[in-house]
This record gives sequence, C-alpha cells and structure tokens, in this order.
Amino acid sequence: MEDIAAMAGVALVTVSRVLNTPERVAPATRKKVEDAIRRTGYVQNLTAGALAGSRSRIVAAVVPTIANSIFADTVQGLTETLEAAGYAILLGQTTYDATREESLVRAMLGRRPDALMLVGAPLSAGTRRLLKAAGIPVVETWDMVERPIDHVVGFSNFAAGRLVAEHLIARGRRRLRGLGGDEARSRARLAGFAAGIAAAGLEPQPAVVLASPGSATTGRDAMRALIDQGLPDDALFFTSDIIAIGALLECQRRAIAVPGRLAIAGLGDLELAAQMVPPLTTVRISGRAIGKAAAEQLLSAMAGTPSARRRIDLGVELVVRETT
Amino acid sequence: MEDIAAMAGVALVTVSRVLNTPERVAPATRKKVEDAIRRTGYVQNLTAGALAGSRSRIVAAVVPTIANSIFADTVQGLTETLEAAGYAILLGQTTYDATREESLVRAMLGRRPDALMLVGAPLSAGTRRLLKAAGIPVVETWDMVERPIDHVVGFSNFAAGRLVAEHLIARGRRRLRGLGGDEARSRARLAGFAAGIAAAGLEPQPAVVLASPGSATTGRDAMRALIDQGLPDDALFFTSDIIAIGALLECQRRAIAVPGRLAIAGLGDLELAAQMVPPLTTVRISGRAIGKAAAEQLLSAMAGTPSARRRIDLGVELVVRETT
DNA sequence: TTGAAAGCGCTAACAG
DNA sequence: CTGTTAGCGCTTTCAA
Repeated sequence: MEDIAAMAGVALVTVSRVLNTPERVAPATRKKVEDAIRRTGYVQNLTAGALAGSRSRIVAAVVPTIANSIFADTVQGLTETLEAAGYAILLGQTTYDATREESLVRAMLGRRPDALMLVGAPLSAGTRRLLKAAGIPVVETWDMVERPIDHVVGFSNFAAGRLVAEHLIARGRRRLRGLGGDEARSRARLAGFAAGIAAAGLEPQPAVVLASPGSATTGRDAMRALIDQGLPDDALFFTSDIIAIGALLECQRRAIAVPGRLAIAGLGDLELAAQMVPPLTTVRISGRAIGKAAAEQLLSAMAGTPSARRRIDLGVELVVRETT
Repeated sequence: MEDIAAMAGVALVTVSRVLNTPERVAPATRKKVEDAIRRTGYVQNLTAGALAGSRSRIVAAVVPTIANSIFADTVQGLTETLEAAGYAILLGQTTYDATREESLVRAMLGRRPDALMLVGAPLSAGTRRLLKAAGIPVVETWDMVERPIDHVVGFSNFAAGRLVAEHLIARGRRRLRGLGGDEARSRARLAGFAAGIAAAGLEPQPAVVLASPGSATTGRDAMRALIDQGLPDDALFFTSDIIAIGALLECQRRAIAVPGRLAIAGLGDLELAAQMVPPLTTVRISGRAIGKAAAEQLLSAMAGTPSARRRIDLGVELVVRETT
C-alpha cells in the first residue's frame, strides 16, 4: 500500500480510502491511485484490514455435509447473497459429529468471522457456549429451533411429518411407517408423522432408523428389508427424497405397484422427485431460500439493524404427485 | 493473549507457543497456560497470527457451483484432508461466469490463502495472471489442463468421451449422438466422443448443446425433443449422469426400450446411476478422490516439498451396466 | 479533502 | 525452556 501511495504521490491512508470509501476521495486523486493499482496489480491485504478494522467480512457456514446433499443448496443461497455484499464464506462440515463440530467452530471463530450460519441447533452445549461468547450474529437454519442462540430460519420438521401422515390417511392408507436417518431433523419429522397417525386414532408401524446421511442405496436396502418381511405396510414416509427415490426404484424392480400396493412419500422436493416414474409425492423445501433468508438476517444484524423478526418460518408445502 | 499470560504468570510468547508448538513448552508451564485458557474461554485470534506469521492456514476453493453437483464431492474431499491438517476452507462459486470468477479470485486472494484449488482452468486470462502473481500453490482439477498454472489433478475428459464411443460401437451401435452442457469439460467429452466415432469410420450425429449446469429436467427435455424428431439415433451419450438419468426416465415414460431401441450412457457414476432401472452405463469419476488428491498436492507444496509429480491423472473407468 | 500517528493481536528472530 | 523486541499491512482516530 505504501508503494502504491508513493507511486501516486499521496499518503498511504489515501490509498486505503480509495479502496474502502472511494466517495470520500477527490476524483483526480482517486484516479491517480487507481492507475497505480492497475499498473502494479496490487491486491489489498484484507487480513491486515480485518485486524486493524476488526471487521473480517467473512461469514462462517457450518453444515453437516455438503456432498450429495440438500445443504449444498443452502450454502449456495447463502453465498449468492453474501458475496454480492462483499463477504467471503468460510465452509465447515461436521459430518453430524458433536466433537468435530466443536473443534470446527472453535477454529472458525479464531478466524473472527463477522457472522455465522449453522444448520440446525448446535450438537453440543460446548458449541453453544462458544457461539454465545463469540458475540457475533448467529443464524440457525433448517429447523425452527425452540430456544435459538440468536436468529432462526427454517420450518417445522414436526409439522412436515404430520402433514404427510394426514395426507396418507386421507388417501385411505392405514398401515403407515416412517423411515429416516439418525439425526435430530429426521427424528422430528418422524415424531410429527407418528403424531399425525395417532391423532387419527391409528397405530403407527414402528419407525425404521437408517444411517445419516441417507442415499438411494439406503432406500433400496430399507425397501428390500421390508419386502423380505412381507411388506406389512400400505404407506411409507421417508424423511428425505433421495432415500424415497431409492425405495421407489426398488419397488419398480420388484414389481410392487406404487401407489396401488404401496404409497411412498419423501421430503425435500429434489428436482428429480418430479421426474420419477411415477412422480414422487413430497414436501417442498427450498434449501436455497433458507440460505438466502439466513444471509439477509445476518446482513441486517451485521448492519446493526435491530431486526424485528428473529424467527423466520418458511413453512412447508405438500406436493401431491402420483406415488400416493 | 496478554491476559492469559498474566493469569498464568508467564510472558505472552509462551502462550503463543502453547498454542502453536506445545512440545516446546515445559509440561508444568503448559498446564498453567492451558488452565488459564480453559477458565477464560479464550479463542486465539488467527487473523492476527496470519498477519504476523504470514501463513493464514486458509485454502481457497473455487468451483463453478456447489448446488446439486458433483463438485460438492470435490470440496468434501478437499475439506476432509485439509481440515485434519488445520486448514480452513474459503469457498467461492463462479457459476461458469468469467467476470465473476475474476472478481471472486481477487477477493479471495485478498484474504491471503496459503493455497488455492480451482475446478478446471481459469475462465479468463485475468484470473490466470492473478493466480500466477499470487505466488501460492495452485491446483487445477477435473481436467488434465494442458498448460497448468502449477499443479493438476484430474482425468482426460476427451479420453472419457472416446471410451464411451468405443464401447457403444463395440456393442453394435451405429448412430451415436452426444449431448452435453455448454462449458469446457463437456465440450472436451463431446470432442472425444466424436473422435472415437470418427476413428471407427462412422459419422457422428450432430451434438446437442444443453444449458449448464444440467439437470434431470434438462435430460428429459432433450430426450423429448429427440423423440419428437423421430429419434434418429440408436445410442446417446450424455456428458453427465444426472442428465442421462432424466433422459432414461423419459424413455421409461414414453415406453422406449433401453437398451433395446436405444442405448444410453452417462458420465460421473453418481450413486443413483447404479440404482436406476435399468442400471446406467457410465464413466466412473470420484469427485471426492479428486479433492483428496488436490489437498495432498497442496499440502506437500505448502510444506515446501518439491513434489515430483505436478500432474496427477486419476484416469477414467468405464462402468458397463444395462443401459448399453 | 488529505495526512500523521497509533495501534489491531499476534509471531519471528534473537538472546539468555 | 522462556522472554524481549520488532514488526506483519492495514484502519482509525485526530488534526490540518
């Protein structure tokens, strides 16, 4: 920066101003500086800026996993909005592991991000403490956490599960089973599903707990196991579309009529859900919209705007297609 | 850090040592410092450390997009290896836009990452210049770029396309068409496919250029258009599995026998490819392995190890299933 | 509108 | 093994 200043015949501060608040520099002066920057290919050191200014313009994003997953959409939505505002994204993956989450969050906080986004609630009390102590805006996403640290953007996983149960029962199904991964959001969906069944005076079939994150193979295997047991159900709710798709394909392979013999519903509304044969009934959730809303929350919190709404419930919409 | 030092009755540097090189501090001293850190919940400021030590322990990852995409696997692979070594990941998405790429890379470089990973070659000469001037290890991935900036980890997209053509021809197909997105890697795959056809003395059907990134819907629409033209082909190669899957589902819907009437091949070997009915023939590519290898390249380059191999070709493997 | 001075919170280099 | 000294490259006052 000193070199640029010398080259432009101004003081170092002026270069800093051209970079940060160009409107406060006289056009002629500005031009001299900009020319020098262009000639040299100078790239400002934002690390030094972060230290001096105590604003890093970095936002941390903590997700369970990004591979083959819906959370990638949330990161995408978050990035789009935040990058436009000059923020960079620091990405971390917990793989649903509480210990890992805590050390990851600690490492991220060491980078002094201006804000942080988390999928779900923290997995451990330690992480929660770290986050509270960090004193930066935090947004939890993908679930309307009861007692959030700061902001929440999501929907009720319980309500989503219940919605599916009600739909299946209205369609005349009586032997309903839920299947889902071994993590908080899946369990909430399953609980809502069971509640919906109970509310109709029916008895739910025992839920099946699968590995997280689920995949098409997980769905296929679960379906096979059920078929081997004689398929005692007439409707299945998978807590994620990709698992439901795997199960649906297995039904096709084994010539089990869907929805004739068995109804299948998923959750997420993957682009592929609508393309399946038959198209999959599911609950629509826009991971990208969640990311975008989270970014907006964070942006206004960083701007110091006392945001009226700390809780944003994006709601949940049943998309009835042909598998039910 | 000064507070911790005072509390532990040592000098500030000693605290720094406990945090960075604990083996160089006497166990008793170390314990006093660690206790003080635990009591206060102190989180080291790595930004200041980066400025003072000129090592940020940040690696930048620049991908076209992470949503619904294979590149998420690469980021995953990269992260796993790098996080274990104490690095954080700064994520950026170009959406295949050269202008965006350049401003993104500039912003990332301002954060002084210790290394950078790029999917493919830079989209513009400006980006390339920035990267060269940055003086940090750079790894280009997903394609064996001819003249890389520094390191490359990938496979030959041309060879992959050619492999598919040879397979289809060996299976007796004669009217082969390639379909793929409008970006460099897709085009290379299509070029290889065309070359394979020409080498057999056949005439390729005109390739179809689709939007990037492709989706199942893209595949369905492309398939519909072809059917409406009377489906002049007996084999189709889609440059990505998800597009091929969309096309395959459309064939099922329109009762076009696969592979009887039409052979279909994809590329990528998505987990879902093997689950399709019939299972999809494809070219296996592990995005995660690419990320992992890239991380290892970067790690050894940052360690100053004069890495013997600057080019790692992970090769390409045809997975013959039932759609061909 | 521009500039001079004083740090931001650490690590590197050197000494003891 | 521990401590002292001197910055890292910026932004933030404050003054002119």
